Amino acid sequence: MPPDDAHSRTAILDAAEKLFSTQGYAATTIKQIGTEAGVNSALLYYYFADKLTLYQEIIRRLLETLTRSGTRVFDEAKSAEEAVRGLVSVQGELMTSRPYAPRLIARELVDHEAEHASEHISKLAAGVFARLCEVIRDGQRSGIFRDDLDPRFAAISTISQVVYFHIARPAVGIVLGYGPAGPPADVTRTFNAHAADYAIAALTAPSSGRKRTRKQK
Amino acid sequence: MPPDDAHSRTAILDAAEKLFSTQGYAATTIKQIGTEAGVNSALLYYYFADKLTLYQEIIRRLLETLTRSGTRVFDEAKSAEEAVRGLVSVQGELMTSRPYAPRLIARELVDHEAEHASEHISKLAAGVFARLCEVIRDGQRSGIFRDDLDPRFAAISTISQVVYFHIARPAVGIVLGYGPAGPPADVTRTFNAHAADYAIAALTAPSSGRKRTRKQK
DNA sequence: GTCTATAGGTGGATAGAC
DNA sequence: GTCTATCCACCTATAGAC
Repeated sequence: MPPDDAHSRTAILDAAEKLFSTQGYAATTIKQIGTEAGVNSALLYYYFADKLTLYQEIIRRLLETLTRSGTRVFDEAKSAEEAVRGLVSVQGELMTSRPYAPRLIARELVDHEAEHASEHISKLAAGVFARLCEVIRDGQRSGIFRDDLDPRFAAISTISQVVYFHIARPAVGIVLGYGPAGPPADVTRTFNAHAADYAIAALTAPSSGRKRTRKQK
Repeated sequence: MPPDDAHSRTAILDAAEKLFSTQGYAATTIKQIGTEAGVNSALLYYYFADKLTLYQEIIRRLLETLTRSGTRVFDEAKSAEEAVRGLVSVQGELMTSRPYAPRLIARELVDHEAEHASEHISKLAAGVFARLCEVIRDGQRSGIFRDDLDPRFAAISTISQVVYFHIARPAVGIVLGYGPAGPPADVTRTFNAHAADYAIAALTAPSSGRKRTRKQK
């Protein structure tokens, strides 16, 4: 993949990423992509085998970024709390900086069994997920996290907040009073911070008793 | 809407609900719906004006159920904790009992600006959301809930768990080791219970200090 | 109410000139 | 590398028989 050799190629990729994420795969036409990219739609078939291949290339590109920054957080974190906060924060940054990413991911999550089932997204995400589970388990063993929550479920709950906020962005915008365009950037950032607080509040062991051994299942 | 006058009508509605939620609106064809419903595809145009109208009718039907059971929870709840637990639990039951509902909702959330933007979903959901915010605020005032969380954000975080679990069902299935078909029913039920615990753990005021007045923003 | 047949339109993909 | 022109399959929607 040369840096900028084929300018049209990236133009097509960017245009397609935008259209696929806002309209969905089936609803997006080859001609729309061509127009949005400023090239003839037939050119698409010079760079990509077909519509589906183009789509999968976009998913692949996105996933690489996602997992890279995800694993980095865990490598650098010094404590369980730091890891949890770091992951939530990175999630938030990524969703905010790449506005089309959340929807594309959302569609993949929903569409999994359907046509272009890219198992990659789940498989790779599983890596980050497994590490989050470990971190939570460690926190429970060392006593800083409450141990009456299933670590895997707690991981899902923790991750869900930021992802949901961005997937449901239009709806969230409406319930918060900003309209269907979604909340402004500063509110989004504030929520990202909140999500980390909420997660830590849920995970942290109650400071009173300190001794609870009931383990789920 | 007579009880069971037009048998074919409901057959079409059910078939369409299934197909739209699994494949999406654009990817689903009129002929598929006809076949799935066991009637000729042209019959669809006898009962519904066009494809979009049929789709919107399905959304409407689903939303009615959703908001009805949502508001009932708040009417019956005797305490803040009971209301939060009740809502999470009702969310879970509904998602479990109507297996196609979560995806349909997910698609609507993501698609909002796109073609069939049904503002209904957000508007009606806003009613339930507003009441959840009130409940959390009440809990904060009475001291049983920690008051350093923004009630609106806390409401979003609380709701997000169950919705995300069901939207991302295939991915969740994979990371939990059950494959892309999703986790079995008992695991789903266990998660629903967990989600309530997680939310209460996050919301409940730390039993130690009991006196914190820092308010977000 | 339910079907057959088909009109009318659009979308993905290819051939081939430049 | 990029474009024009076009083929073919398929999809929505309608007309009209039963």
